[in-house]
Amino acid sequence: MPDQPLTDTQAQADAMLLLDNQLCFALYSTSLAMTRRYKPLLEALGITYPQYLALLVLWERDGLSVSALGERLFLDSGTLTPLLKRLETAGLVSRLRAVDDERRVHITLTPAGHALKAQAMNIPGHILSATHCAMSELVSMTRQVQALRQELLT
Amino acid sequence: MPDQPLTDTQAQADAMLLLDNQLCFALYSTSLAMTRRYKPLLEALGITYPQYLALLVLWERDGLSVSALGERLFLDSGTLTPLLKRLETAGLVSRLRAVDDERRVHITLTPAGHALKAQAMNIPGHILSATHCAMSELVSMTRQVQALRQELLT
DNA sequence: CGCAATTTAGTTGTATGCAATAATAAAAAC
DNA sequence: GTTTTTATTATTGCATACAACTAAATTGCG
Repeated sequence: MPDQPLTDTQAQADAMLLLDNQLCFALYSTSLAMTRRYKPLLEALGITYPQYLALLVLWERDGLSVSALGERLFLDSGTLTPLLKRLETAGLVSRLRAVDDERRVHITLTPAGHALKAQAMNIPGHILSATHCAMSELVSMTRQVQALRQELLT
Repeated sequence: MPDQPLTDTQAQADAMLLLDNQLCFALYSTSLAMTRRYKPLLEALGITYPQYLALLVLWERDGLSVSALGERLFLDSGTLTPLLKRLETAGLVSRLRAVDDERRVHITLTPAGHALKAQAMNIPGHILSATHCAMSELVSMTRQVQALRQELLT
């Protein structure tokens, strides 16, 4: 019992519990580090990082419902409703019930919300340079992480 | 003005703003998806994902101060103090002022906290199988994301 | 020694995430 | 056509993250 297979399995399981061997923590801590990098850039625009993500979606396609926005961001109404109300208070979006289906609320960019895109255009460049990575490496990492997300959501 | 260099730069900047081209969102959404995968496994142990991370550190090295724990997890006292109080309430750790330096609070595992490690041993295996990835790919992705974190924190 | 600067935790306030639930509208079933 | 089911958003409660600040202890320096 002391030496061979059980001990090996034990050692393997132990190694998998080491913080720096865990992909989940690499993702978690790097995502937070990324948000911290964005913070000063986004504060200049008066928005937070999750609010920025919502605007990215709306800059691609305006007038989405809350649930459609949630599908793109993988977030639910419990997160999005208060976030969108804050964007509305900031004057960047308007929230309007659909006339044909009153369950739906459509989120539409205000002129100020549209205009903010111009200010945001230089943000990706700032972040890109902070990574000190080649574009090709960033693209490849993005694809890999997206593929992992796909597996985790199924 | 309409056609060549300015338009190309514009198109590039626009492409960089697309949600699905952004590494930051890949990391953000995948980290959240990972946490959702852990949730049912950790609920069985009565802990949350950030609490699990703190325990991972303590299972490696017990008796760390709050700030030492924070350096490992890249979190500050504003996050850790209430989290550790909840772990204390759950009976998994004890928080004790150091006698030689009363500014420090050392976090020590209780017997129940030590015992929980045995229950946690099979968690990485569950997550591993959910990824449908080869171990080698996960190791390589972990290293890449850690390297990115390093750049973002400097 | 005396005291300013630093270190360390804790506290407060804001904004997420997310489960659970409610409320309302639309669709489906009968 | 009424009733049941489903879909959509909103609300509530709990646990992070994190900036800004406080409080207390320690260190360093003259």
